[in-house]
Amino acid sequence: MTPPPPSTPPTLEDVAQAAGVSPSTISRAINTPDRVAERTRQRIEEAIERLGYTPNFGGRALATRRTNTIGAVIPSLANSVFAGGIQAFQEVLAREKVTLLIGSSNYDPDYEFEQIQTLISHGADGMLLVGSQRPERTQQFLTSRGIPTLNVWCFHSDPDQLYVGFDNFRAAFDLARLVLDYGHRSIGIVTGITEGNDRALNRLLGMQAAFDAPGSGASVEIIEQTKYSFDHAAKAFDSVIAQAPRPTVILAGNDVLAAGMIMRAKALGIRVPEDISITGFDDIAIAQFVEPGLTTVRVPQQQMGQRAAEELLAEIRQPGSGQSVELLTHIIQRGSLAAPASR
Amino acid sequence: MTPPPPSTPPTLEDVAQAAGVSPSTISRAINTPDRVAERTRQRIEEAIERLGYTPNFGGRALATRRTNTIGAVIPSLANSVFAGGIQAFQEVLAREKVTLLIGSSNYDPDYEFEQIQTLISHGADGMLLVGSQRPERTQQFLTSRGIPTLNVWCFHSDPDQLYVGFDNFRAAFDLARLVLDYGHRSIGIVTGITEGNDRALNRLLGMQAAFDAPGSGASVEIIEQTKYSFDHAAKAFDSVIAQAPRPTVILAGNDVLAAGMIMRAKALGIRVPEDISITGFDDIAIAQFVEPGLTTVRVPQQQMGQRAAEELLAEIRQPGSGQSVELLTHIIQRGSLAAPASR
DNA sequence: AAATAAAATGCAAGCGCTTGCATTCCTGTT
DNA sequence: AACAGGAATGCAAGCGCTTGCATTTTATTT
Repeated sequence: MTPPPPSTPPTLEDVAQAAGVSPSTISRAINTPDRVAERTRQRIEEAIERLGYTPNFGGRALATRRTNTIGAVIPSLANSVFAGGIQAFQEVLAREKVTLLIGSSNYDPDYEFEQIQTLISHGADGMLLVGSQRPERTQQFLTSRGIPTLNVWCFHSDPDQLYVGFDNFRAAFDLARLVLDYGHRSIGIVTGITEGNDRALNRLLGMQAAFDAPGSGASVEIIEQTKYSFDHAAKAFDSVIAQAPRPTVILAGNDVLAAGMIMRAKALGIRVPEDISITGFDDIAIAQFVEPGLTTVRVPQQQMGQRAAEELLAEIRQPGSGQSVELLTHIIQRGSLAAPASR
Repeated sequence: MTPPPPSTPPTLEDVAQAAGVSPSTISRAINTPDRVAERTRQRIEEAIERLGYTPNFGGRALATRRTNTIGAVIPSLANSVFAGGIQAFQEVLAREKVTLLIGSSNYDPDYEFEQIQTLISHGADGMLLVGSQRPERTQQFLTSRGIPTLNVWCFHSDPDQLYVGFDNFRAAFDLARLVLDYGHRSIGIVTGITEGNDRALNRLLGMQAAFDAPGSGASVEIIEQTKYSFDHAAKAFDSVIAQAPRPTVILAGNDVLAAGMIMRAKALGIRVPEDISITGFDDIAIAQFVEPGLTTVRVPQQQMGQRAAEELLAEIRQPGSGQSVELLTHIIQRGSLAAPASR
């Protein structure tokens, strides 16, 4: 049996006692070491070490009114869509001794709001959010609180907001153009739920813009809207191929959907891309492992996370100094998109 | 230009003013609503709403000496190995109004210690950690602080520690036995870095135990140790196949390594499983998408995250009440493991 | 060695919240 | 109508930390 640990963690007071100085000196030794005599500092450090002292966050937050903490609310941790970006984000923050609080919203705006509130009450000095579209009251809350906020995964030129991301509309538009170039005219689209999800919506709009452009000659036969999961993707795939005429290509809202559809196609004995082409979006790891490799849009996740951290930090330390930055996506061709079978 | 927001967020005091009662009443209305008269409560709620008040975490933490916050330090967010589990973990916590603080250690024990300190100074009431093996001082710190801690991804019967996980050794042992059953005798192993990583180590030991068992007739030709990344996996693969005699099977420490090797094999024109078999571990999403599908060990991520949350919460609310739980893994056969070519 | 400036340290208030105890306000009872 | 008892509310202290200002110590100069 281990001995019962001291029930209460050491405080500044305790360290002060141990080092034979006043609490203020300890505080200074920690925060502004050069305002403390070398010898005393040594003694203090030794005491801190010995007692295993860690400053109490609550007390510090209360006194300084800042927390060195940033909150992030992302739609989901489960698939790796956001993982890479958030990892990069966190790495930069850690380097700056800033703590990251992560919440996940499960793609639900209400839940997102709740998470934002929690993180802010935890003292987040800034917020990282995914996407730009959110309910009025969320926006309200954020601005009324004056919390520096940065939006990733999208880009708009809006002087009142900070974005580090890319143009979903255009990326999707370009991809759709490529699909047209391959000769497809009979199109299926399987998108994520667009309500409350501007990325999904803009991707869809971008695709539609390309296909509806005069002279494209394309017709979008069916648009399925579904959750981002392999199972939902399979169901959506079934609906699409049941459609008459059957599309020769399916553009998916992201790679999870695309990969799920490829698996379903295989299970049904439908060949990709010979019988039907499929494209993705995001270029997550799975995209290169699935067979055939997914033709998709590569999103600069790492870079996005990194830049986001830098800009958000800048904005926090010096309001107005954070910059929006637009990143570029590009299409990765791997084989899941080919010319339609001539009939 | 947006108008400059009120520089300081509303406090209890402000709400009290607005509702015409004392701060204590507000506090009670929030924490113990039934100790406040119905009418007053209404008024208070209205005021809270109107002012957009959110309790200051620091103040609350200071006063109550608890934070309703749990910290988790996981090796990496980048690949999806831990993502699913942590997502499940977070979902349970959120339901209980507990906030999750996530840190990532990048598989580095020192860095892990740092993260743990940060999270604890942020007031974490409990800690979730991955694996069981950590430096003395880390363990020291944890116990000296009396922070309830739960370890996932592994299981040991140790009354002094809480585990929610599975037996890496045995799972790997069983997998190795299966490999033997398929007729392989010339073995290659590509493991993650085992130093400071008990999961990786125990998997390796489990495999070795199976192969070294008297009468197995197997010989482990080469053991490569490398980081968990696709690129490193490719390099390791090259080393293994350069080995003479060339193993007929490679057991990988996890799916990332296995998938990376399959891709490399493809690039080199080496067929899996005809020319060489490959097995994985973890059953992450990629395992089912890679071609051939990965024969691997399924880890009950969701369940692990969920149970971990429940037990850790229990332990926090009522020390001693948290239970260790051992979960079962099982082998998923998909095709990357087959009998060796007869020569 | 005394005077002065500068560096180091201590004092005390206050950050926003909770909570034990004291006080006030309602009921309902006799 | 007076009063007891409980419900509702207010008071005030204190959680651990920082920081402006006052005080003491040390170093520098004459």
